Amino acid sequence: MPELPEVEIRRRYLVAHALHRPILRTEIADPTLLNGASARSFRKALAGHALVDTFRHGKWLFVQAESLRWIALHLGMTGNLRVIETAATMPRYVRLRLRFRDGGSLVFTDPRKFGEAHLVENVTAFLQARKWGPDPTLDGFDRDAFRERLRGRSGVLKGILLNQQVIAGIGNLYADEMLFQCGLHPDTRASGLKPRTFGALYDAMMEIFEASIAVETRYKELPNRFLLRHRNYDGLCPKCRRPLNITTAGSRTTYYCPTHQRRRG
DNA sequence: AGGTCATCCTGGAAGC
DNA sequence: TGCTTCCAGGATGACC
Repeated sequence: MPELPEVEIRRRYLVAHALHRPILRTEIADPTLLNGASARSFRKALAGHALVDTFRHGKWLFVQAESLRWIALHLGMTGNLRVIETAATMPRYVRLRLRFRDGGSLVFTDPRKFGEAHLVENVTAFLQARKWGPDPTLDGFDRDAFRERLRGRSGVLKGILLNQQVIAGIGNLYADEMLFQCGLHPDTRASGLKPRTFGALYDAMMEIFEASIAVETRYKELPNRFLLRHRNYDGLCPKCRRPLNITTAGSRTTYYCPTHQRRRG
């Protein structure tokens, strides 16, 4: 599902296909996408303006119009963005459509409607209001910063990694990957972990983000050693070829190898 | 404060 | 075949 790498790939897609095309009008097929915001203000901020800039923080994607207003997009579980050139290729489940003057359109599709769109003046204030934690791929975030964010927390690792207020961008699948690469059981408590272990988690996080972005999140193209390639119902551990365990941790479906991810502490 | 659960939603898979 | 049930997942908020 869309986590940091997936959102980053879509951001790059927008840069390549959606910028500098003046918007003719905005069609909001499903107003609930706006979470109570006025459709009128939305249209007004976009009409006649092209999109000119993008920004991503965790799973939030921001697109700036010439009016200087930003659209904040969250893909939820099933949200996606596509630029289409002719109506003949219009996908299903379109919730929002920006019609360009040149005949093309940027469409936001979302079968399950967990996605969100907001009109934002100040991106930083928007993120602060939601208390979102730092994006680990942005400047200045290193091992020490990572350790600092996790230090002093008493919960289980999986739950902490999924908490967007701690670190923004890690979702269920990538949290499982990080724990697998570090040989940590999902129920491991964060308190009492050695600094070295935090460092290993940071390295695993950066490695999987980088690898996943490199293959444009087509997990099948990842090296075999990544759990993401094997994270399915009858998946086998890429290290020992024994069946993976499926359990619940942090109230989410969790895959792990009972051999390499031992419970500690 | 942390953990669990319900909630939003609906396509698709599984079960009967 | 066709119906019903369940599940998935991101984020938030209620509750213990």
